[in-house]
Amino acid sequence: MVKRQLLNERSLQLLKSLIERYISDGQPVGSRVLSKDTDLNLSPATIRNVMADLEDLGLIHSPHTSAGRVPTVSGYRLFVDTLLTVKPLDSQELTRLHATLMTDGNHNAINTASRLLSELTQMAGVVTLPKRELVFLRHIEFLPLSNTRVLVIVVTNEQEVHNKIINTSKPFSAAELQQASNFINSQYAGRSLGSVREAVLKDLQDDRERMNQGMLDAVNMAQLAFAENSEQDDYVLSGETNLMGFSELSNMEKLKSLFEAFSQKQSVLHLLDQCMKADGVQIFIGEESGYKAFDQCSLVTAPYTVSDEIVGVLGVIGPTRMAYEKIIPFVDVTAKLLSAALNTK
Amino acid sequence: MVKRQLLNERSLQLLKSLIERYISDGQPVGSRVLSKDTDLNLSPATIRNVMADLEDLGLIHSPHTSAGRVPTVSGYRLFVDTLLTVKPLDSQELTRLHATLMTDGNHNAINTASRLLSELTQMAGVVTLPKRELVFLRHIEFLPLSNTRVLVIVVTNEQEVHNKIINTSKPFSAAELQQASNFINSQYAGRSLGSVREAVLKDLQDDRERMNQGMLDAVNMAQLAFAENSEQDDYVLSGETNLMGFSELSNMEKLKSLFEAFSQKQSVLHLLDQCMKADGVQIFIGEESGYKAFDQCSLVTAPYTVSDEIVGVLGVIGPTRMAYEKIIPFVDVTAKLLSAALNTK
DNA sequence: TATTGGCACTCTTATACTATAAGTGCTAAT
DNA sequence: ATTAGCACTTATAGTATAAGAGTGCCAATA
Repeated sequence: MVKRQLLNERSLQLLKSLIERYISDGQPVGSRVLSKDTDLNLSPATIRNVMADLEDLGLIHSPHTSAGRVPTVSGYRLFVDTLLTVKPLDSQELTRLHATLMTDGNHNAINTASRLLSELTQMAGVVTLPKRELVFLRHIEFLPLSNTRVLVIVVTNEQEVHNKIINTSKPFSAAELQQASNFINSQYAGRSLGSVREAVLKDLQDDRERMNQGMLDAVNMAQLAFAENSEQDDYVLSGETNLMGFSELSNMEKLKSLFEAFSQKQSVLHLLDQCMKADGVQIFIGEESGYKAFDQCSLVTAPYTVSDEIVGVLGVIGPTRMAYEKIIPFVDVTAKLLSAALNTK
Repeated sequence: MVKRQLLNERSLQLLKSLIERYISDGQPVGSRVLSKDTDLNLSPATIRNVMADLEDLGLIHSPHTSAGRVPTVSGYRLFVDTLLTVKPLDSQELTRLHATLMTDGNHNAINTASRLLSELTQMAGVVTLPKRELVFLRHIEFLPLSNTRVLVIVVTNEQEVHNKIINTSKPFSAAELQQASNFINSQYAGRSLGSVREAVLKDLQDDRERMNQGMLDAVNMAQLAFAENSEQDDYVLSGETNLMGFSELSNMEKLKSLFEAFSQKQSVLHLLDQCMKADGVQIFIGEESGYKAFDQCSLVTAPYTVSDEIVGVLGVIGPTRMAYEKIIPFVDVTAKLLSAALNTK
């Protein structure tokens, strides 16, 4: 005979209590505690029955016979998706966040956001640099260095400045370079770096005959300047050391591979990249990320925008056993504040 | 009756063997092993007597009664200063070092050096950025951003590019800014950033009446551009995660404070700063550094130069129990190669 | 039929005891 | 001055034991 309903209202409520309890205590939760914790007035024995069901469903799991239960990844997932009661942000924290992000000088906003994320959560904070494709060319300048070496300076709409040294095929005078800058600025300013790159390539192919030598030189240089790989994706990470305090990360092997992932950056970037597609808070719990190094970690992210376009994500990295009900709204708000800070500049 | 000579040739030789053995094995060294290890043909009992003397002198130390002996900081110090037989660098490694540093693009040399230091030693590598005071102004450019906001770009002799946004007291046209750049370049190029800062301040006080408005504007902007704190000292650290493999750093508390020191940077910078004064290899062993976080670590450094001036230091951070006889020449050579790489640019 | 008390069972954790091995310090002999 | 010998100390590993926590299941209950 099949049980009628493994997952009813009551079992969900118990799952919720169990996870909340586990998050706050860090100890496997037994039927006794749960019986006292909830106001369902159920005996431990009844609760044991329910817990057995929840275990069958793969939502919780027992480390060994005589221990209580611990949430599995699926358990956390269900909890986060449907059971969670988010706690609004402490208004004091909000004030501090707002004040710090707004008063903070210019492109430091990214660094500040990262620092705030880690300080206020006591976990690791991460913010990606704005996506290159979604950043607009504001101004370009060519400066002579030596014979055929030219320093290219690109100013974007976020008032970040990038520079790169290119080698030209022939020497240029300062005046010629000035002319070239003027031409590129008049021609391409206001478009995204990605589209400038495409436009330059297209113009080189199609409009060769219509351009004079000066324009041709300018476009050639622009092609070098905007070549792929000139700027790698990157992120700003803060408070990694906070992670060393958590017992679930006290295994040196695990910790080492986690920190290696942080310094190699690519897996973290890939993960964060996935979060740019969603337009709200996105969460990876434990193994969900697909990266072994993040087995024991959860990642809570939210995208931030410039001119209503998503240009990056920020988030918090901590142990799977984190206070989601506080972290989720916090990350959400921080993303909005960072967007605001970047837009008023 | 006083013993004639606690520290004679023989005891030094034994100390040397003991430390070498401890460095290679990581286990406390007992009298038996030492007796077999050396060709002195001494019985364990004799060696025990000598070891007791060495312990009295504070050069070695016994973790507990039934363990062998382990070098103390003073022991390591004596070893490094007078007993060490340095091993010349493997010629294959030298080739790789040389090739990688030389072919590597431009200001990446610093990053590459750091990476090489960590990869070839399997410990952490660190390289300070060239000291600002010893970096020469090559070219300055002012670009208009908005009304009173001006982007300043400074190119130095190492072809590093720094940029900063300043707020001017009144709006300037692009042409005026161009003029200002020209003036500053003609006036101050070729001098160190530090001396430019001083000169600008002095000129503002002394030569006010002799300057026209354009010059005054230019110098005013330069003053903002070169204001203190515009560029912090900094360093590039690589391979920190290598340190997580060492048993002497497996205490999470210790490890955490070490990594916190790495990200706060100031204590590391202070330490590295001290090494700039010496003009050869400099070593801090364990507590010698004066920073608790570095208790269990040694730091081997050497300064590097540009145009025969010391502008920075590089080094290796690892456990006190490291193969000094290999690390010391390696750091030395790397510093020389980095200097060479920076000078040929 | 859902809930519950009771109870045997499992597994972890802590403690104590034991034996073993490593290495010392000291003394007396060489 | 060196060494053999020996008593002594301490870490480490293994084993036994007891206590405690929590479970699963069965039979009683409402």
